[in-house]
Amino acid sequence: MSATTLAEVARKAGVSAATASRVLNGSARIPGPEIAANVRRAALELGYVPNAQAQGLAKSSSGVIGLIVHDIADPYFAAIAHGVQEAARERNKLVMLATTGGTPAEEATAVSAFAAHRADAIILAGSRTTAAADREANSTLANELDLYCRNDGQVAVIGRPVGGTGSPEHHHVIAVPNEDLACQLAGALAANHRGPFLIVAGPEGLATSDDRVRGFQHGLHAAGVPAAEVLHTGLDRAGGHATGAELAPRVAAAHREGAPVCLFAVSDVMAIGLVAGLREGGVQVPRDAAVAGFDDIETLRDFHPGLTTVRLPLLHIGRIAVESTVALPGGAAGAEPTVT
Amino acid sequence: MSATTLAEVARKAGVSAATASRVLNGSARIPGPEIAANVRRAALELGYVPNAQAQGLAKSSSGVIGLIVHDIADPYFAAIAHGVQEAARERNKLVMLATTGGTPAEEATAVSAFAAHRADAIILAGSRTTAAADREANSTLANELDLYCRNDGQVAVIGRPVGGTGSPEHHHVIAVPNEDLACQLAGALAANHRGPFLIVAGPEGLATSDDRVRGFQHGLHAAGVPAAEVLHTGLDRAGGHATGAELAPRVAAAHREGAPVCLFAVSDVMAIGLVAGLREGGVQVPRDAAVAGFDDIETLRDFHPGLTTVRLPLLHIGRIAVESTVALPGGAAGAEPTVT
DNA sequence: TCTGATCGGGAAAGCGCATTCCCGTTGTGT
DNA sequence: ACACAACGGGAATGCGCTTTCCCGATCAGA
Repeated sequence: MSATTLAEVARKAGVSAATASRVLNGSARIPGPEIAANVRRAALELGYVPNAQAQGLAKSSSGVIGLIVHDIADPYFAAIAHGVQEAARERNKLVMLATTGGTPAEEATAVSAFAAHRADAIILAGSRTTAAADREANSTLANELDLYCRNDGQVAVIGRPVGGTGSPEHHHVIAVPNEDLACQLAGALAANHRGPFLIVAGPEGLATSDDRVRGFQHGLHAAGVPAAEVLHTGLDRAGGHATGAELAPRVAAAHREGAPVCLFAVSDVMAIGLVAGLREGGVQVPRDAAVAGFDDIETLRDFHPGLTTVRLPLLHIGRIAVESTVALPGGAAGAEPTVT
Repeated sequence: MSATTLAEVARKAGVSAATASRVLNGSARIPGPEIAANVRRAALELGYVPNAQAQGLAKSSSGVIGLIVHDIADPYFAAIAHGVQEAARERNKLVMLATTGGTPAEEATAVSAFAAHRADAIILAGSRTTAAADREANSTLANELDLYCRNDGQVAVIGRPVGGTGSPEHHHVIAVPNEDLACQLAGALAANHRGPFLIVAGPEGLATSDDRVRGFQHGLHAAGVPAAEVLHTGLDRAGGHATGAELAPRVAAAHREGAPVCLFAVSDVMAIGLVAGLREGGVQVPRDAAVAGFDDIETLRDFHPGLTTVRLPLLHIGRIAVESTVALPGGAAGAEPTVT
């Protein structure tokens, strides 16, 4: 048995499809209360569920927001997704999710799929990459986004804009103060720490990682501390863990020599892995070395020893991404908000 | 400027819409290579993006899987979502996400919305509740699910089935061995611990929590240990934290008296909060008390001191939910798999 | 009482695509 | 050389809904 249609409801209620439609979706013209009640009752009895696809086709608006993340299991993205979801619900929108593992090629595919579904907006979370190997895929992504925008789609990018895209009125950038905050963090750490600094960064070319590294070095420089050595690895727990294991002997030695190292992992998730790796290598944190992270992930806040970290309002960032692209049910679209 | 349609592509390629359609979506009938190339080129030049809504309407299949969770920021659900997303992509499906905060009423709304979008399947993750206050909402949810199933929808419920639903051939239950595993956990703990046991559970009536409590008590009983006292609180970090703070003096006293308490939090996230709360109350874990969790959340694995916990293959569970409801692109649907 | 505005409802034309039929063309078998 | 099958393509219909346009009936105003 197939789903009941509006026409069937209309027939049962003894009215035309037009009237039934007007009753069942709060159009501008509200039919008489008597008839309305009839229609509603018929709909209920028949178990009518409007076909959103048909509605979307007719109204050319799907009520869907597309969200693209690297990995939904990463608490960083999960937090953003949470914010997006909240804001979406306030707007009676559904969220479509795509996880890409961070590759621009997959991101382009996701954009295309969302565009096909005529998503009202697409939110692109997750760091852009400037690595040479991704040049081509990045340009594909830019094209796909442009195409979507030309068809009146709204896109919000969290962090850095996608290179090579036009139509700025459709393309919102939610700036994340990675560089500034990393700079401040470096300053704060430099004030309390005398030993050498070491940065555990993500892959070279990952904008978020690069920004944080740059900001951190800046902060060190401003504090009169020599630049930190930078180690590149995966931007996840595994990357931090591997680096921790590798670094353990060196860190232990530095501690013995009275010049304990201060490690800055560019994300909390990495920092957690890093601490675990160090611990397995016999290094105790914070006794033997200081470790700082970035993001202030809620689930990781109870970690002990507590991580020095920087708070990023991820939930809020997710909300803002929605706010800047989709108007509230009965109001004007907000201006271009930024994270401060 | 609105999106280009198939008809426009067809016109530009000098063919009929039918032919263009056949070329652009790999139908059974493949037009001649010459024409096909023309159509493809025209589509590319025009930046044609098929309208998935229209396709869905015509084919009555949307290519969307609906996922309903309590809170996507909770790593438990994030892990499941990850698995769902993976399996969905293998099937060329998109995932629609709804977060409900765990209330059956919201869940019913979400089911309804997914049904409206003609989702090919709906996956309901997150504990069912048997609390009296939710009676009505639960039955609404059951009705909504039934209605969806009657319209040929597939639904997978992770954990306990929704009470009062019919059409079993459309309604898959992904069993999670909460009770068994909790029982085993209790046995293992009882072997190493002499002091009294205490269970920090979620709200009364939450199936997952109740199951784990029951299993745990069972395990204790089997080991000849007196039943544990059960404390009910929120099934999240905050609930665990509050309970930890509250319990701290008592736990400390027990430790002083030489009968340290063993605490079982029914989820890892709660356990983390619990440990933090205890610590703030001056209790050191595991020196003063033992704490065990449940789920083996990946992000929390590096927690120190390490949590005694039980592994739940969440990612796999997510995958299975998809597998049991949606067939692989070119294959038969799998049988009803279960988590073991 | 008559006219014109208004309201309540129906008929019909799409929205963009898949797909069933149908027809003209080309290739095979006898 | 003829009949017939197979194939490649187009016209038309329908998916379920929204929305304009239209028309009859009711109401207010003069």
